[in-house]
Amino acid sequence: MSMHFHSLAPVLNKLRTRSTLSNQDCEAILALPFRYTNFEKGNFLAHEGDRTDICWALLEGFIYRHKATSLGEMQILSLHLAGDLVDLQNSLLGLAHHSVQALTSVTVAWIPSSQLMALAEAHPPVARALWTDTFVNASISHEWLLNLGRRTARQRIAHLFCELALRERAIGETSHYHVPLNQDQIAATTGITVVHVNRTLQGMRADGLIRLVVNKLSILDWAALKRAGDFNSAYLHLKDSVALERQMAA
Amino acid sequence: MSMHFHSLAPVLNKLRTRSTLSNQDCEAILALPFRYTNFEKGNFLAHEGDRTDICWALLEGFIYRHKATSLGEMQILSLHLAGDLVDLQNSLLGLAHHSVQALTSVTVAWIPSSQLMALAEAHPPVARALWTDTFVNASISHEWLLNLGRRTARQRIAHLFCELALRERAIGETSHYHVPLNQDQIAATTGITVVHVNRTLQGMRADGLIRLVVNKLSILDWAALKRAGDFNSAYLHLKDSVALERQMAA
DNA sequence: CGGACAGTTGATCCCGTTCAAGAAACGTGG
DNA sequence: CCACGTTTCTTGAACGGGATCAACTGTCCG
Repeated sequence: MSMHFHSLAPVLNKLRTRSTLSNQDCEAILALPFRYTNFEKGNFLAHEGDRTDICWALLEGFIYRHKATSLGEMQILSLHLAGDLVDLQNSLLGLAHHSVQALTSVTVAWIPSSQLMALAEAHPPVARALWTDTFVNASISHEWLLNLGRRTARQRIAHLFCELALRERAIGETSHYHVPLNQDQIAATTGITVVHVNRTLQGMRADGLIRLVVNKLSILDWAALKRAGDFNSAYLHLKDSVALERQMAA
Repeated sequence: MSMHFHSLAPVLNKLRTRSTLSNQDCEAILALPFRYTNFEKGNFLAHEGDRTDICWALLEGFIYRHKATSLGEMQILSLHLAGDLVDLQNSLLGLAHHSVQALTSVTVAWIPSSQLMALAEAHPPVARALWTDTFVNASISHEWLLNLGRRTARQRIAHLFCELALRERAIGETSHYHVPLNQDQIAATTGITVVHVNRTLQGMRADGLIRLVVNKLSILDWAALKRAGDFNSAYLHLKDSVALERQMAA
């Protein structure tokens, strides 16, 4: 089972943290036909309204999905890290209900969704793993609904940082976390205004919760940040979340 | 292919509006083992935190899913009508990330998720139909994120009413729509306060957009309500949405 | 050195909240 | 069929979180 650099290994690893896959299953996943593609920061991988039938495996960098009101006000729907399968939804429905854009420069593997479906059909455990992945994403969307509907600006931002940091650590990033969002994008994620994001961040810095300089986030007090964000990691369905959180505190 | 009253027919019908299924596939779905259960209005089908591995096919009535902040503030995550498969997510993840509750008195069919998975494995088109259904739900969640993040109170409520009415019509309900939510629940859906829901509704009534008396909604001007809610039905992925909307206007 | 972009600040406004109480509607039992 | 408790809806007054508009600062980069 070869996992040389630049393969679908990150995706496989992610699936394996939540589902059991046999060696055969793993090989079948790694044998998927795909094409590497790079996108610069800001490039679109799909536009709302596009017809599409491909999906992206994110190998490096960050991607976000978003949609907008008719007046053009953008809401960010999800953030994606290396290992994420992005846009299974659009590709299966055949129509992009939202846009997909590179948040940083990214390396992705381009996979026709028909290939994925065929794989899932031939390997039930793979199908199950993909289902699980889909539902974890749904779970995240639900938590975001709660965030937007019921939490204050500070809670929303603290919650977002907790989620990002924990997801990064789950794929092996360390101590200094990467917040690939500028303040406009934090605003578009949390449903508030740039100006207010700015002021809220200053408040959080003043209270010794975080340090945040040019996309680098230091969490000064994990327990306090969790409390500030009303954060409970269960919805992320991470393996070893207890161990991961213990690392956060260190 | 028997579709006597009280069978899984509503579920099958819904799947067929979005996916192509052979007679064999349909029969296999209708042959799923299940148990009828009734719940009174307000009863819980699942509590956040429960371990679970069953899913519900909603045959009659309305169901909602919700979760709450640590302080107990509730956010409604989704609404479900007859024909919906509810809680595939919880059952597959094995853990309820949110609560499932009867909004009206309901009749549901209780299905072990293992049976559903086995069915999907044996019938790829069924698997595909279930995927599609899951992604349509995701699409709705995303639209709700946009609603909560970027729209005003009036837009949120108008949007909700448009969605409900159209989904009801898609399963055959007519002229007078059923809003199975009281004002507290509208508030919990739209992320605003009961008081403000009340005032916003009065404004909408005063402007001749709607009539709403004890859960009965009359849409006095569909085009205007759509505009007020910044509503575009594409995200619901309804077949014949054009025809359906034409009916709304009548 | 100049232009673009991200972050910051100030002043003012308003949409929606909060708290509190009253009015209707509803269901239930006697 | 009325009495009464409960739930749902409605109203009022005061407050505040966050929005809005506009300008300014810093920084990166060619």
